[in-house]
Amino acid sequence: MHYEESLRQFEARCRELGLAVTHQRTLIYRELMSMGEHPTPELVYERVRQHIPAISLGTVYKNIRTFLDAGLLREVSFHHGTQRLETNVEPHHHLVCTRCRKILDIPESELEPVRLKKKLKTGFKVERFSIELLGICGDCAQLSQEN
Amino acid sequence: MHYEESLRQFEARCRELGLAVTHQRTLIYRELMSMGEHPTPELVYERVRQHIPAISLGTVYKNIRTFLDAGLLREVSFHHGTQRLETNVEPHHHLVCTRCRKILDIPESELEPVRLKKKLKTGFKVERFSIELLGICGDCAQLSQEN
DNA sequence: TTGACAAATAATAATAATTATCGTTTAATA
DNA sequence: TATTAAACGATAATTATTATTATTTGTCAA
Repeated sequence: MHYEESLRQFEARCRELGLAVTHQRTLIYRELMSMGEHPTPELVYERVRQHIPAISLGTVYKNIRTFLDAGLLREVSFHHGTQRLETNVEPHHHLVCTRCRKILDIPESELEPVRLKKKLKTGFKVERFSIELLGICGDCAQLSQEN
Repeated sequence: MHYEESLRQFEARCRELGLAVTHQRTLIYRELMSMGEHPTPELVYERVRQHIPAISLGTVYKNIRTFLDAGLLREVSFHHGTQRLETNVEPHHHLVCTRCRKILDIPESELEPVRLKKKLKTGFKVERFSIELLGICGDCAQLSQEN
């Protein structure tokens, strides 16, 4: 997709969402999309600063949040912000409630084994799999029905 | 396993590791093991404080780190501490290097589909799967061979 | 048992990541 | 082009975590 085209799409999406198309916002989005390496907000800030030296880190954080809320962007993991500890030493995976952040264990044996269709060509040595089943837990589902 | 027995095992493990068996350390471990809900350090602190009101939050953090380093404990996720952003909207999963924290995308199509063997009995509504292949990336593997 | 010494602790300061506040500027639209 | 709500920059505040340091406590050997 051409740059011009994706820019127009971005502007259209902003209008749908009632977001002003500012110079800063546009550049944050453009840099984000050009990075691809699962960057941190700090890294995005550094990249955008090359084009707008006076931009504030807060603006980068705020726009990232806006994009996340709008679904233009995702976080790699739900478990960022605070450490969660694991005491279960049995092989298992996790059910993760995206609403209340509850984490429930599910024994490995309840899932069909994960398998690669072919060898990776990246030289990456896989040591273990970690599977998360993301969704809404029973408690949260009930709560939202009641209201 | 009885409490007395697991306590003795804990003490033995500490001696193997050269760790002093202190009142605080023992209680932090005991509470951790009794919680099971993937607690945060703060929550562990609150629980331990019921038994040792004067304990310091720093002591809880430091012991958790010690347990993690010793392999007595695990973190639920590698992605804690700082936000990582995702711009790839195609269905995919992740290769996560546990050494350098690099995250690489792997198309969903390269993995056999994840499937539950039977329905969950927890009332949990699964919306999507997130699979992480944890291991060592090519760059890191090469670096450790060179030295 | 006791005494010496390393390790652990409590108190507290420092740091890192992120969010909130607020006065000023800018984009949307009438 | 004037009005107004939204966004911005500067900065303070907050949250999670780590570092520092003086004091206390296990460990181990005599």
